[in-house]
Amino acid sequence: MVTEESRTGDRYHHGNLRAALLDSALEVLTESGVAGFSMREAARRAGVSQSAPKHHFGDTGGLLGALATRAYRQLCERLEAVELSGRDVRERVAALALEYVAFARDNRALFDLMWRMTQFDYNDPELAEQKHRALGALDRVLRGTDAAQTAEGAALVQSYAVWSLVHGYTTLALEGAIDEEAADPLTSDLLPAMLRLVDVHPRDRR
Amino acid sequence: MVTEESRTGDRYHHGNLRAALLDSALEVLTESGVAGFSMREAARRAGVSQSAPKHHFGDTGGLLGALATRAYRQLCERLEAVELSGRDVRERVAALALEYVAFARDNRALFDLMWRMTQFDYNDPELAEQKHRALGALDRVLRGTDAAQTAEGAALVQSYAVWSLVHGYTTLALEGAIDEEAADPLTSDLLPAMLRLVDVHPRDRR
DNA sequence: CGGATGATCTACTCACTGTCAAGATGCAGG
DNA sequence: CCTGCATCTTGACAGTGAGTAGATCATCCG
Repeated sequence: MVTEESRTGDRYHHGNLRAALLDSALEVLTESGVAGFSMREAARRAGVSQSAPKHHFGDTGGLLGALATRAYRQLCERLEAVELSGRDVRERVAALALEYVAFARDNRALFDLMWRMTQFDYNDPELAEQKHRALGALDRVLRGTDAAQTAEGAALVQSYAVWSLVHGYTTLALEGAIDEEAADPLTSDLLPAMLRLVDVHPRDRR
Repeated sequence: MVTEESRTGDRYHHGNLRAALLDSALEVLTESGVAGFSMREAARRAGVSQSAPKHHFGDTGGLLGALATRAYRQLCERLEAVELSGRDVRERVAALALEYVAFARDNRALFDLMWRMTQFDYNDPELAEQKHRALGALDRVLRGTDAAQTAEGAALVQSYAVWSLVHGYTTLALEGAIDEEAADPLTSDLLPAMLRLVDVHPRDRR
């Protein structure tokens, strides 16, 4: 899980503290969740003093913000990787949706954090950019096949609709609000079934 | 905002502490959000010692859980109040959706809390029941007009789809992820437009 | 080569939090 | 009256985020 092991002997200067802190922070976040997160604990696991993170991240919000930004980037990459799978628009949208849910399931605490950054007064322009980028893949898929046939505004509404549905399902499922197959939202056919109800490209309707 | 003013003189026994604590806790939660919530502060505002809440709520999770349960009840009542408005299914669903968003906007911190209770190890059966009840109104509306024509499973999928979409839109909008009319999601036509994309009752399609 | 500068990290402190144990208070029923 | 019990207070402890001052070290410049 650790991207680049710290490999610091016992030198005074860690050398790679920022990356090491991000790793240990992710570990703590995964174990204890957003509510139970502790910056001191993250520092402790990185083998460094309690106030070492300050220089790199400022405060807790800064550390979690950096973590969230990295997570957004990973999510975007995963979405863009499956963007071209499937034969038609519906299959591609479904693939994106399942990848979205899979990411959330594999990184629960991280996914929680990503949509809670306003609580930490952290507004990094890059985080906002990545958040926006997340919609990009979906947007491209929806416009892809029948770009000429779909009006600009309509495509945006479609994107937001699909995103809202998938995001809502994901959060509700992870919270345990949807009892069907709560164990693993991926194996359930619920999400594809819901997506079939959405008019993804009216012009191409069979 | 206070539902039943405490009206305690300076007696040793407050007399109505549970209700007073719920009120002051709601106040603190509204001001500081879930992350910045403090049980001590809530007790302070109720004019009572720091460990007085313990006897009534146990720990912080218990206090927030009681608050969330009350909030779920209020949400359900608001939803059930508009359940019968509108002429057809589409209008009723839209009314429910707007009421859902309105509740979230009017009670931001509370709405945040409602979907974060798993973080506090609080699993009250009544909370789960109210959470389930929230889907009831929507379910009734969807089955209402053409109950005979809609299969059991299909109706459930419709309910979850609408709920997921509305819930997703609400959380995304409150988080600032949807930039359209972010100021007030209610005045935007985005939500109704998205709902129009959902096949709410296929048999009745015009 | 050596000293100075700035980045990085530590040690210490402070106010605050949640939670617990022990005791004070007062209501209600015997 | 007085006794049991729910209620509330006091005091304490460990843990947290955050700030300040100082230690350590790499690097650059003379």
